Amino acid sequence: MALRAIAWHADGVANSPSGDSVTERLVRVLETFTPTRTAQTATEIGRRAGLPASSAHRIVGELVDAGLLERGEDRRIRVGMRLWELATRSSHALRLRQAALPFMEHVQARVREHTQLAILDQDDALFVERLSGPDAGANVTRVAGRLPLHASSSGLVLLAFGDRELQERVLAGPLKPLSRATPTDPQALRRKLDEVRTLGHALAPGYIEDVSTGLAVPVRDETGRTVAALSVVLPRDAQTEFALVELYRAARGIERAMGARR
Amino acid sequence: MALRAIAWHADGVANSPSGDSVTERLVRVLETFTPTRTAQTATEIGRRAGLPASSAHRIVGELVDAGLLERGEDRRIRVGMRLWELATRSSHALRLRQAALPFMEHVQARVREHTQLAILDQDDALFVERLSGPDAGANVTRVAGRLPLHASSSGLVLLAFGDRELQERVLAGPLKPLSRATPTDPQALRRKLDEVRTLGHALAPGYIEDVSTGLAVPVRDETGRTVAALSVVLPRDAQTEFALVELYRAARGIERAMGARR
DNA sequence: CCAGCGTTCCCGTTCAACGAGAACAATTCG
DNA sequence: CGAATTGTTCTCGTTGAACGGGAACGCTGG
Repeated sequence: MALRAIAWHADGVANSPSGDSVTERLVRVLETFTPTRTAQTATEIGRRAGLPASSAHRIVGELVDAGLLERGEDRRIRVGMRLWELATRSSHALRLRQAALPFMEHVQARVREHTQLAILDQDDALFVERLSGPDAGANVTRVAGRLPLHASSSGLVLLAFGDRELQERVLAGPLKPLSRATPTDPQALRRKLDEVRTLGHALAPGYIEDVSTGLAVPVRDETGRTVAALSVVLPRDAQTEFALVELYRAARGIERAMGARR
Repeated sequence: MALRAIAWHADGVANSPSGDSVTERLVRVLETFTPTRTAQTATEIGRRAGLPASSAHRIVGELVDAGLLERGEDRRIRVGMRLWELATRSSHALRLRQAALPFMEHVQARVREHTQLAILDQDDALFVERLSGPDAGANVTRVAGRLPLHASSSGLVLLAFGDRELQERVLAGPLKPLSRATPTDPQALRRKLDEVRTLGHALAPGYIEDVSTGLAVPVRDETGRTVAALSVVLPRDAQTEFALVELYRAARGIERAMGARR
């Protein structure tokens, strides 16, 4: 009760001391859902999003009416397919994904390890597709998951071939380690990016998990700009040569498919 | 100007005569994007969503801040990846898609025609994945596209094995034809659904396009409820036997994979 | 029977949202 | 090269929808 007074003069919605716009609230509500928590009661959502019970019910009700959320027979709330539909129907990146799928399948069939496609989004590597065979190793990556640019092979590719500002921003910011091998020193990362540019691909041995190595190549558009990174996750001591050939072949295929579709 | 007065006493947002809630407006803005129109100016969005220019700019600005929309270097607005991310991260149906992908690839590799996965959403068949080989025929289906339940093989499966209320609702509603062969008579549709239930799969010859036939089988969960339809699109006069065997095999595989993941 | 939880309804208060309008910037066109 | 068109940004007075506390209701389970 006393806590609320802290924000009493902040910007916000009418009569609301919480200091956020309607849109912000909306996103906060959607963010209470996670891969492991896909159904919640309205009150539960309110608690997690920091909303009063009655407000939570009103907002959730509106979202259900709009089809962005769904109310199951058990009255619990789930994320609506409408949301996915709106996003998928009209996104540039997802047409890329569609074009890339056949080539990714080919890589997956030959290399038989996790094959994934990442794009740059908000200074992260965002994974838009992942194929995994039954005999592939462990993998922290998830579809719709993110990894920091400095700590993944896909990220290194997106960073090394991205624009100057992005690089400076990431080099300036904190470089959190995900494992013992993750580069955290700006100088070391700068050298690594040089290496990626000269080699034309990125190798991230043990950057995420000690036992595995990321291997990524750039996918470019007609103008030569890097729009995505195609990668595989290999066991730490595996030979990279064969996978690399397949990756390059697939990347060229995707580029051709994207160009042709125009 | 005079027009506006018509709605002067309708419910709506503060000072707004347009009679809609904030959430409705958000959805209307998102719906101005289509597969062929992926980038628009803020004013353009406003025009299409029926919003005044200054309001459109404010709302779009908020959505951009929230990451649901993105402003390109050309200042034009695109759908943000954040939207897709939120939807994909936490949707039940998309875990289904992930489980189904390997099996769909297998069907696609053997049958070499369009292979697709649909779920029931808001009385439509919503296609959550589609694989197409280079040599496959034409296909109206798109990922994130919809087809009526009575007019597609996937829809017939979802309808025939769906609950009673759904069937009555669809049988009562108007049955729009998509081609000459689409069933539009409730009695005929009722017989067709009986046929689907006894056969265990759906055959939709020429329901959508004269030249092709849809073939779909149900995918069920542990409790026996049908959660999706797996289908292929064959040339009108093709043999269905081989494809059918592959579809059933894949459906069983998906069911096993879903059960195992639990 | 009661305790705990989720949900729904009511209602007085209030300020963020609203959109007209004007000024400005960027493009297109004649 | 100016004029017309189109998109964007800002200001500002008005106002009603959103807000959330509170109370009542309906489950469920001990």
